[in-house]
Amino acid sequence: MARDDEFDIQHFLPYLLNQAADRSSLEFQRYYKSRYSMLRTEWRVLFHIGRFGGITAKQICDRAGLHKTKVSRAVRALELKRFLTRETQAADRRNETLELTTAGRAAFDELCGAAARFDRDLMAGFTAAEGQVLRQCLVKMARL
Amino acid sequence: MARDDEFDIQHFLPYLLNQAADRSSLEFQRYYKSRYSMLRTEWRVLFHIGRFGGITAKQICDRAGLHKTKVSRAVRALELKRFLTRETQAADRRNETLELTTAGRAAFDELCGAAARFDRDLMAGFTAAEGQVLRQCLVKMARL
DNA sequence: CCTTGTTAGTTACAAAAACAACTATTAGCC
DNA sequence: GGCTAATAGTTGTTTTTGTAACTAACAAGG
Repeated sequence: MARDDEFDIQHFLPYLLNQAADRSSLEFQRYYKSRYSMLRTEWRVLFHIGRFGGITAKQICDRAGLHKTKVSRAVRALELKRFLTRETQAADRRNETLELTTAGRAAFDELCGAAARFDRDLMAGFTAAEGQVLRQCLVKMARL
Repeated sequence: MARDDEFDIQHFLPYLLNQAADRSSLEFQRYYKSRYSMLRTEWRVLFHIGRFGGITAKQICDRAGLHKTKVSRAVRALELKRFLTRETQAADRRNETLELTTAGRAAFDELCGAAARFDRDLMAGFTAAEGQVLRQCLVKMARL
């Protein structure tokens, strides 16, 4: 095998991404956990419904890259918190449309505001140009 | 609360980082899992010992930002695979120095080579300049 | 020495995730 | 229509993680 003198395993992209993801998520996670006793998957599901409107669990799975069992349980948890309602579609009774309740929408809005603030704090460590490149690259990598 | 028209929750940095981390780790994870039946934490511990030499579990915790129970279990698993040995330090019998065996070193070397290839593939989607900024930003965020 | 506090590492139990098997409904095709 | 396959979603079981309590070893002050 060819030597690869430049590569340092400490700078392995997946490793860096995981470290950065863990670190950057920590505070926000504490926030929604303490404020709404939400799990990470619940926050993700909430945010997808809030962002994309009356969507089905399957669509959330596809968009967010989550397994259907995780989504199923998160939906139930959010339903118990009265943050969303489900309605079986008449045309295809296998699908159920998920909608946020007023309380769910309020939580979503509030958390989006908090997220925006966290985001600003994180980006504060970079120049505008760096930030733009960073986000572009991540969007490209994150695309399913 | 001030409106924040520009912010789209889909571009929330922690979200993008998590998605990118999951996606970029997937293939490599499958690789070491199928080849060495290693868990993610085991690979991380292996790589820290391989990279930094005779180190203690505590030092791995600090460097990698892992909890001591996770490291403890990973060390035991790697020991059972005969990938490392422990030796209690004479000077302070609470510490044990971890060293890779020949088999452990071989696995480490092989996995580093594979990681370098995965890294190259991931970076192929970006220009050299983008790649440099991306890695710099991540190193900064990943720093404990 | 002998308490009190601290550190490295392990173990036990509870929470969450991964994986596989299941139900209910629809679609396609003969 | 009636068979087979596919899809949306749920439930159950096993792994893995997170949290807290534990043991063993050391350090420092009296």
